Amino acid sequence: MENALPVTRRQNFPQWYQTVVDQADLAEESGVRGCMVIKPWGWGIWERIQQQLDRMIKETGHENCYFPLLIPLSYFQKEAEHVDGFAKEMAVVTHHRLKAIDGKLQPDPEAALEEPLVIRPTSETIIGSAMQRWVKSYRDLPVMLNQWANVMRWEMRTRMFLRTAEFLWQEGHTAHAGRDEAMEETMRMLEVYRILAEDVLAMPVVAGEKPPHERFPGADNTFSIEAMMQDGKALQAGTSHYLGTHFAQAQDIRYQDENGGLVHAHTTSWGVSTRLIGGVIMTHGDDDGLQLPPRIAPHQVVIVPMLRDKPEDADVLAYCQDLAKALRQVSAFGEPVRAHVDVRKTKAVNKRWAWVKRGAPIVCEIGPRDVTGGNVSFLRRDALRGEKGMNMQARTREAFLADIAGLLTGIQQSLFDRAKSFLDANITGGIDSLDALTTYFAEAGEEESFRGWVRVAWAKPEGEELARIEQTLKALKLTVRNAPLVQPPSLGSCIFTCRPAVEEIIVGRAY
RNA sequence: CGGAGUGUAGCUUAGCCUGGUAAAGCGCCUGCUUCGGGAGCAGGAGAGCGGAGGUUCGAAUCCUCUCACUCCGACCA
Repeated sequence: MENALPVTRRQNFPQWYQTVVDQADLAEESGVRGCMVIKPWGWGIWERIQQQLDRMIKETGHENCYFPLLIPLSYFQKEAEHVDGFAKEMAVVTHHRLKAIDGKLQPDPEAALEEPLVIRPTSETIIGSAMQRWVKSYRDLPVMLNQWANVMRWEMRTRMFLRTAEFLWQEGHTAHAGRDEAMEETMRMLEVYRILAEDVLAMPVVAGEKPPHERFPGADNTFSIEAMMQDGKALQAGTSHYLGTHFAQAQDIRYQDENGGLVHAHTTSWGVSTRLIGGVIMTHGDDDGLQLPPRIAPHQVVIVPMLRDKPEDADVLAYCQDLAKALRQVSAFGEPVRAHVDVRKTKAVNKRWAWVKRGAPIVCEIGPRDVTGGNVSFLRRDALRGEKGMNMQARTREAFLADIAGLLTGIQQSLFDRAKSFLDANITGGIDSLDALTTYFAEAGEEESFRGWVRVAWAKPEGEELARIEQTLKALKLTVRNAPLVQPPSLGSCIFTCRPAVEEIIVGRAY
């Protein structure tokens, strides 16, 4: 049987990705460069992610708040590194009025803003300015904030979900009395992201520290979770930064400690974005479209009634509605099962394929025969095809209701296990020299160049030496992803400098 | 931001070189047949060719400018 998508992953991965976004009804182009319309199905996924992460953020002691979209340009002036990092991609608001001049609507030259406003690329500066006002005493600390917002970075090259000019995210910002406490917070949120990725998105990741040249502008340490896409490239799926006292110094966030001395606070920031959806697509998608882990599927069970313009249609519909209702009484992952009856008046087969492409974990097809027999016929999205065609299963209604929670947790687990084996199988060790590394990646050629990642030991060089290594890697289109938190018990020597290694790092191609 | 390419009905495309007033398949609507796994036949609706300007009696076709998208590169938490 033919695949549901016109392009396979093997044929052309980037095009396959675009097709999934389109065919799964996730999002579409908006006509504004780098900005996308997120359609209800795509938004539903984001809502599920948001909801579960929001709970975790609150459970770790943070409060939600909201800061403005527009930030005075002068705020960026204060932190040099930060400005350098973002200057090239900031959108700037310069006028506050339009005027028709020669019949053409344009910014009114007489309505130029005295100080231009920047559309936030991230909110460290404006939240820092508030912290400066709020933090006076050690008793005011820690400040633990989070906001759900959109941000804008004028990217040169955009890709749906993976790199859009405007994207949605959550950004956490905290201020602490000391380094240890701030670092602890940084690591705590990195772990929250790991759990979100692995348990909720079923997307295995490697958590670790970014090398110096990949740090967030203005950070002392940047940590990331890195996920492996099915083409072997790495996707930075979340970051957590220890900002030291850089921002506190730039913005004068100081407090009086127990001894009456004035000291700078230590700040952190951390975020994940709609990019996660891109990660889910490239982790779980197949040649029949998207596959959603049940925990983020807007509908976990979709019921497709087989309607034929016959009198028994009414019975079929009633049976389906009743099944949906019964499913909602069952709980899976600690919540009611999300069941949906697709009552649209199109042919059942077409509806089925639509839901397969959208990635609904379980699709039931109910016809008159199921109704009379009291049965449920269904497909598991993670095991669509069997020996002979579609792998349609059947259970009695009671058995289906009894099994549904197990089916959903089983699908969630099988998606994770599959992705985890893929990740483990494609991280290569045993590369102990630069030559070996070069050979490994150069051999691959262009098209079928599936190489995944490698783990190599290095001496964590800095400055000039690091820059040279970066260039060497760049020639192979490689980057250092991170130094995993989980390190091997012993290391050989650095493959770049031959000095004794201090840690092992992940190297690979990346999005 | 540099290189290459694309933009014609909801989708995929033909037409463009050699200007003459838009075509096909899929989808959609209607009817009949079919009906448990991407049905068949017949009829029908639907675009003025990304946008703006120009050349011309006449432009989807030629010229200029612009916008968007795709791929590669550069850049990028």
